[in-house]
Parts: sequence; structure tokens; C-alpha cells
Amino acid sequence: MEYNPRQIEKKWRQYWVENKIYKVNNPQAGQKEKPKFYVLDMFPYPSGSGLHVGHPLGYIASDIFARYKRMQGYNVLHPMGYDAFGLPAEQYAIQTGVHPSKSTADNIARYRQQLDNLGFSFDWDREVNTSDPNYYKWTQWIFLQLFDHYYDNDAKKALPIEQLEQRFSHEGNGRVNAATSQEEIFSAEDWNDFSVAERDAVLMNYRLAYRKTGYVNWCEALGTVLANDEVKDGVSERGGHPVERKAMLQWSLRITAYAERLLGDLDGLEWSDALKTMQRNWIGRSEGAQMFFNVVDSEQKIEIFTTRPDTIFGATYMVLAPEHPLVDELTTAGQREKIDAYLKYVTARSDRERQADVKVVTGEFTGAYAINPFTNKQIPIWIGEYVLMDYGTGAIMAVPSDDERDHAFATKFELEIIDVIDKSDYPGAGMQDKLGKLINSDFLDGMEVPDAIEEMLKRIENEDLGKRRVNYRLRDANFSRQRYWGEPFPIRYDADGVSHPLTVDDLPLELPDLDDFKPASGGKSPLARLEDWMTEEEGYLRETDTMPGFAGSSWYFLRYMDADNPNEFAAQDAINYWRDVDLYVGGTEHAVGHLMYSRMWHKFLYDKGLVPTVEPFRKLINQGMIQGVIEYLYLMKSKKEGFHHFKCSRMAEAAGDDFARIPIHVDFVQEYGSSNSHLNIDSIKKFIDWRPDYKDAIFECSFGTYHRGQFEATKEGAEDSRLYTHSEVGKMSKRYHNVVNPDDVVERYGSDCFRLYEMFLGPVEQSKPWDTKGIDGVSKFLRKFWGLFFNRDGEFDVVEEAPSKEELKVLHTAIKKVNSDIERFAFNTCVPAFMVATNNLRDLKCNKRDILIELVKLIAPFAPHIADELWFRLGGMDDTRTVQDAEYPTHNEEYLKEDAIRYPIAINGKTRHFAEFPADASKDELEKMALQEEGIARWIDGKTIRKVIVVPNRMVNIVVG
RNA sequence: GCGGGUGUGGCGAAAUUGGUAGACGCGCUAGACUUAGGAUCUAGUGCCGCAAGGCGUGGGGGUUCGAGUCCCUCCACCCGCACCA
Repeated sequence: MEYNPRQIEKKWRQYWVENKIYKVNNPQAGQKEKPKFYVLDMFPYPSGSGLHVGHPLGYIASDIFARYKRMQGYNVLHPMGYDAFGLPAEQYAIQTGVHPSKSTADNIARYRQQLDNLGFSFDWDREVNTSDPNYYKWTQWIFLQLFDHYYDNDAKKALPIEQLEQRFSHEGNGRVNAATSQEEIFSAEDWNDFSVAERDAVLMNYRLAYRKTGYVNWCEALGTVLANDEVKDGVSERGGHPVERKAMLQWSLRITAYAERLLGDLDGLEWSDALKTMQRNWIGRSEGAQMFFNVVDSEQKIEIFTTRPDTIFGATYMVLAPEHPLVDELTTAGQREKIDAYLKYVTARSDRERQADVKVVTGEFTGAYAINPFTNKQIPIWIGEYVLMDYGTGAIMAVPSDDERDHAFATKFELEIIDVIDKSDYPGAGMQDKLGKLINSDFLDGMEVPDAIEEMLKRIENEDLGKRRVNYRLRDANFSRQRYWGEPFPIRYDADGVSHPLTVDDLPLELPDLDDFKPASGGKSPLARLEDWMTEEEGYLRETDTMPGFAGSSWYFLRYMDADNPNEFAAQDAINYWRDVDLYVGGTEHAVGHLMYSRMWHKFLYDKGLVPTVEPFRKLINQGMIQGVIEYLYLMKSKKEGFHHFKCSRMAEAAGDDFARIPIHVDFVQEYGSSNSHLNIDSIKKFIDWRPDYKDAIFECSFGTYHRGQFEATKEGAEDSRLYTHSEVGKMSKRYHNVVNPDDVVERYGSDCFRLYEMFLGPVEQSKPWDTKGIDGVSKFLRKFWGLFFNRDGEFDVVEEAPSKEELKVLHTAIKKVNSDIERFAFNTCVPAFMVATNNLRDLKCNKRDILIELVKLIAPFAPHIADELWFRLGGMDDTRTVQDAEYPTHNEEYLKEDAIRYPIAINGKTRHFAEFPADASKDELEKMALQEEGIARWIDGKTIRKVIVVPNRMVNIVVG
């Protein structure tokens, strides 16, 4: 019988489903517990373009590992679900009117079909969908828990907010050491006198989920708030309208409370160094001093943070962020006009814009002066956009001699520069290098920088000018989105604006139905248009914002442990059994977002005693991206008479900014011109067929013009005119028209082949362009493998005969290699191990059951369909329903022993000869035999043998001189 | 700029602790079987050279009997962060 993957794969997939082969059970009380292993994939966002060949790379690797662990006797949790809330579905709804729940459900159905097509061993009974009310009920519940807790820095954990209220009523907040944005100190009496609204405002400054004024990208023209992704070069990506920063009341998560733990616990994780570094940089811990500068003729003090307190004698001015609350008060009448103009300029600039041109130095003098606490000199207070409101305190002491940005600023505005660090002992040291000797600094003179920093910190604390402080780059996470397709907040506000949480019994607060998904006036969430829904009895108003995408994905790995539980987010028994994710596989794009938020939520739940582990993901593998080839057509951007005006050009001309790069379909290039070459004028017509949005464009070639179906030649030989295309390797995405659907590959080669091929391409962590060049080799291998079990007439022909030593050696070599490679996640090298074994057994004409049945087990995690087909034909084993129930083979070193070893003999390190010596020969014997080999005579004759190095089982090296 | 990573045949890549560089596959060459081949099989295939031999893991230098692997230095590319006080 021919190997027919289409037939057998369908059959076995059906068999697996019907017999619930991959169902995983949580242990029942009193039942003997198998050791657990949790293999998790980052769940996908079900996008409209479906799964492409890049998605399965990680899924295949994790599936192999899950199957391998299962065959080793572990109870393996290997679930899958969908991160189903998100912006694309909402945008699609605005454009087409299709309800996000409908399009999401359709996409999920399609994803499911595509996933099923690849033979994964997911337990679909545990499927999770973040947009399902039964799921987001618990997302809302966790949010309420965060709302009801604060972070106590002394206890180093989250504690109930009631405890804080108790303390406030007994002792005020002076001695409370908590993560907070509360600045004012109050006494117990104050607290007890506060109104409900005042108390609420104070508590908000402590809650882990809290509301504060935050800034959003506001686009007036579109009447909507934009995500960072939707803003490009300071204007909206759609339409190119101006975008500005707008203050809005937003929910936030106090992730900064966990900064220290998020940083510290990184050490114990088996993550790549690259990823850990990314997280460390994101958290951005720096040590320094928090200080206060007095303002001349004012009660106000300016709070700053500095990592270089040693340079304070060089602090000749101060800079506040334009948004700093003191700016208005400090500005003098004389400077008012200039400051206002500057502020106007700044608000017109988006975050991105401000970050994009960092080289431009801008600022304005407030007219006010502060006093340098150590020199007692008056120093001017400026504002400047290079100081960011949300980093540190939003104000700095500027030391132009030892900070490049301060230096640039001082130079531009002609401010005083005093050198305070002598770096002459450290040639090549830069301004920020913390190296050198202090000068012009009074009592610090002559000290080395690190000592000076320490000395200064002591003085600052002793003289009560400030204190040591650790600062983080990490910011609290904005948790509000002015969107429809997300989890509604289980919060309502009373007439005073005080937040009231819903009770668990009220959950889930379901997302109401809607038919118009455009934002409500003022950029509010579309939900704000549902007045009935928004307005509650007794004058309560519901929150109309929804939660961001990362809400649902921050805890989904826990839901899989007990996916259908209606009473808890997951039962404690289940959580204590599964504990944490042993292996997490996913892309680097979530390195700081999802992975940071999940870790925070997990730590919070740990503080509450709801999960037993400090970290959720023990080991993490980042699969590389499978890229596609992107074909671009280069067209001139300018418009003529309102039409797109294209000049057909050569590469050199196309390099400028005036040219648009329009991604076009790979097939288009293949049909009408090859990649990296030119397209002829026929292709312009084809291009218009394919992109009707360019039908009115003007195409100007060197010998004529093509416009609206007319070609007007100005010279002979117009057919030769050309367009320039260029190809690049990049992301596989709908917008680049280069998506390769795995279904097509599976249809042609089978999913076993697809799985093996994706692994064979190279290390999982590595990114690589999709290329089907080598897939025939894998397909050929599977046919050869199949052929081991069949005779020339195509009949199944396996014999019960004792295997030979050679056959056993081939088998056990493969078993050893595959086992060790799986353990180190080197699936790419497992495939060649199968190929070598197959080729060798073919040469040996081996069709013995004892050998082949082991090989079937060995390949089962990689190619589960063919493995089950052959397992069944071999008669399997009595108590197995599938090869997946069999025990994974382990090798026996006995079979790998050799009688003789072929030694390379090198002269001066260069291999010159080979000789077979007995495997058990001693070093001395090897040396003697090697020197007697005829083949090396010509290399050592007439030379002195200085040394002979013998490495048993490896090689012999003769050093001559 | 800072941080992380990668660099090996025509191509994807292997080489787990310093010990035969290029496993395995693609491609290519020749041959066999074929009406035919985009099927299958056999042999060959790092580069230069008729050969002996020489040269080869981004460039240069070093340690070592021996370096793709360790150290120094330079270069190129990719990813992440980026006015972080």
C-alpha cells in the first residue's frame, strides 16, 4: 500500500476525537497522582486573515514536547484557547457593521479548523475564550480584587484596603509605607473628618487598580482615541490627521508596586538572557536621591530625582516638564506670554513626535529661580520637553557639565556650565560614565565619583534635604480603553463620582449588545451611547470604558486548570496540582507586555494565597518568526490634478522619500516580472485590475503616459517601459499579501510532513523566511519510512525475528539522539536522526518488528498520524488505545558499544590518516599503534616526534618538529 | 547611543564538554530504469589544483599539541529600548 497521508491522517484525527485521546483529567480526591507537566502556547488572537504557516511553528514544537512528556508518563496539560477581545474586530465592525462577536466567532471557527488540521494534542474541553462572559466574569473579579487591595511595602505584599482604612482611622497615613501616589500626609482625625468622596480620593491613591488622569492620543478629526500603533509620525495612520495629547480619567494598574519583585524574581526563571534583559530594561531600576529645591520668593519646593547627587555643585539651572503642575504658578508675569506659546507648541506635539526628534532642543524660561541647596546660589527654572512628566518627578536639576542633554540645552540657551568632574585619569570616559575626580565641589573635591555619590547621599539625608530613593522606568499600566470590544468594568459611580465595585453576585457584567461601534461624542467608548445601560437606579452611572487586551490574557493560563468552574476562577485543588506552566512557548513580541502583566497578576494572586507559585512561567521558549517575502512596487508619491501620479523609475531614483512602496502580491510579480527586476507596461494594466483603488492614477513612463485605460506614446517602443519592484524578507501579514496558509501545504503533503518540515527548517528560536524548497526531502523521507514496513508488492510485511547487533545499534543511536535533542528543544536535529535511522535500516533491509515498533514510538510525537497507522498495523500493545499511550523509548548504552574505533591520526593538528583500533585499547597502546601505522610514515620520517596526544575514543595527534 | 543576538558550501543548516568542520535535506552533475518524467534508484558534490597538496567557519590578532567553539579587537546584519535625570 502506498503512503497516503490524506487518508490516514483524516482517519486518525477522527479516532482521536471520538475516543477523547487527548482529554486530560485533574486528579480526583484519593486518586494516585501522576506527576504533572504543563505545556502552554501563547493563545492566538483570532484575526481575520486566519492562521499562516508562521503560527504553527511554536505550536508544533510544544505539541512534540507535550506528546513526549505524556509518553514518559506525565499527566500533561496542553490546552488552547483564544485571546478574543481586540481592536481589529471592532474596526472591522465599524467598517462593515458585522458585530465583533460574530466576526470573532467566525474567525475562531476558522482557526479551530486550521489547528485541527495539524494534528495537535490539545484538550479542547478546556478551551478558553476571553470574550466569553463565563471567562471574563473572572477577569472582572480579579480586577475587583486589585481594586480592593493596596501594596504594603513593609509586608512586601498586597493587603486588603480595609486594613488600610483601619490604620488611617487610628493613625493617619504618616507611618504607612505603601505603594502610593498619595502625597499629602493626614492624621487619624483628618481621616475621620473626611467626606466619603475625600476618603475615596485618598484610597484611589493606594488601590492596585485605581483611577487617575492619564493622557491619550486624541484625534479631533476622527473624534476618537487612538492606540499608539494607530499613530504614525504624529498623525493618525488612517487619514493623516493631527493627534494630540488629551487628559482623561483612566483606570490604571499599580504595576510599579511590584517592580522590585518583578525584577528580582527574574533570576530564577529559565528564560533567554535576551528576554530577561528586555524585562530588566523595561523595569529600569536606578538608584539615586530624591531632593527638594526651594524656590525664591515662594513656599513651593521642587522635587527632583537624580542618580548623580555628586554633581550638584555643577547644577546651574533646573528644568521642569511642560506638564509639571508647578509651571503655571512659577511663571512670572514677564515670561507668561513666552511660556504659554511654548506650552501651546508642546501640546500640539504627540508623544511619538517628541520622542522621534530628540536632537531638537527646545525650552523656555519661567522667570523663576530656585536655590541650589549646596551652593546657595540662585539658579533659573526652565521648562523643556526633554524632561518627561511621567519619569522620575518630572523635574531635574541640570548639570550641563556632566549630562549631554543638559549640556546641549545650556549651550543653546547660554546657561552657565561649571565643570565638576575631572576625567583626565580616565581617557575616553564619557559624560555619563560615573568616572573621575570631583573638582569645584567644596567638600567633595578630590574624591572619586562613586565615593562622592555615597558621601553626598549621607549629607542629603543628614541635612534633611532629601533621601535615598530607587526609581523605576516602569510606569503604571493604563487599563482603560474607549472601546466596545473588551471587558466592561464592574464599577459604577455615584453622584459624587465615588467608585463603587459590583459584588461577585453581580458578575459577570455582560457587554451589552450594540449596532453602531463608532466612538461616542468626546471620544468616549461606544457604550456611552447606551444611556439605559449606563444609567443605573439611584443615579449610579456605569463605567463605559472597557479593559485592554492584556486583561484577559494576564491570567488565562490559570483558567485552563479548571476551565468550566462557575464558582471560582479555578478550584484551589486544580491550581495546587498544576501549579505553574512548566514550558511556555510564544513569540518575543510579548516580551514586555503580556509577560510583565501576567507576572504581576500572578504575584498578586500569590499574595492573596490563591496560587502556590511566585512566578507563572518557569521555562519559556521564544519561537522565531516565519517570515514571508514582501514584494514592493515603487511608485512616485506626488499627485497631479488630484490623481496619484506615478513615474516608472529605476532603483536609484526610487530610493528617495518621494516614492511609495506599495506591497503587492507575490503571484503578481511571478506572473508579470521577476522579483528585483522591472515590470513591463502590461503589468500596469494588471496592477490596476488588482488594485482598483489606483484606477485613476497616472503612470508616466519614459516614452509615454498611461491614464484611465489610455496609453499615449511619446516615443517608439513604449512596450519596453517598466516599473520597478523590489522584494524583502519580512512579516507574514495580510497587508503584505504574502500569507501562506498551512492548509494548502497540508493538503499537498500531509500534516505529518508539514510538522516535520517546520521543525527541520532550523532551530525553533530562529526566524527564517518561509520556503518550501526542502519539503520534498521530508516527504520523501516519510515515504521511505513507510516503506520499511512494506514489501515490494506493497503488502505490510514485518517479521518477528531477533534483531541483529547492527540493527540495534542503528535504533539505539537514534533513540539516544532524539531523546537528548528533545530535552534541549533541538527539534530540528531530531528529523535528521529519523532520516539516518531509516536510511540505515533500509540498507540493512530490516523489517523486524522489535526494531520498527520502537521507531514508531520514537517518531510518534513528531508525526502522530503515520505513527498511529503503523502502530495499529503492528498490532500495538494490549493496553494502549494509541501509540501515544505507549512508553517513550530510552536507549541502552550496551548496543552503542563498538569493538573498534576509527581514529583520525593528525600530524601537528592536521588529520593525515585514519586507522581502526580496538575500542578498549589503552592510551599507551594507541600511541604505539598509531606510530606504527604505515600511512603516517611519510609524515614523520626524518622528523623528531616531540609529543603524542591521545584522546581515547576521539583522536591521536602527533607533534613533530 | 545602550542592551541582546547572529555571522559556517550555491541554499536551509549540523558539529551537546576545545578533538575528523559541513551530519541531514534542498539544489546541482553524471548514470540506470523509462514512451515520458517535476517519479524512483545509484554515484558524486566546500573552494583551488591533473595530481601531490594547499586553502577554508565575517576580517585581524592571541591562548593551545589542537579553535567554528575560549580571549582581545574590528566589521556587517537582525531584534529590543531609546531625551530615563
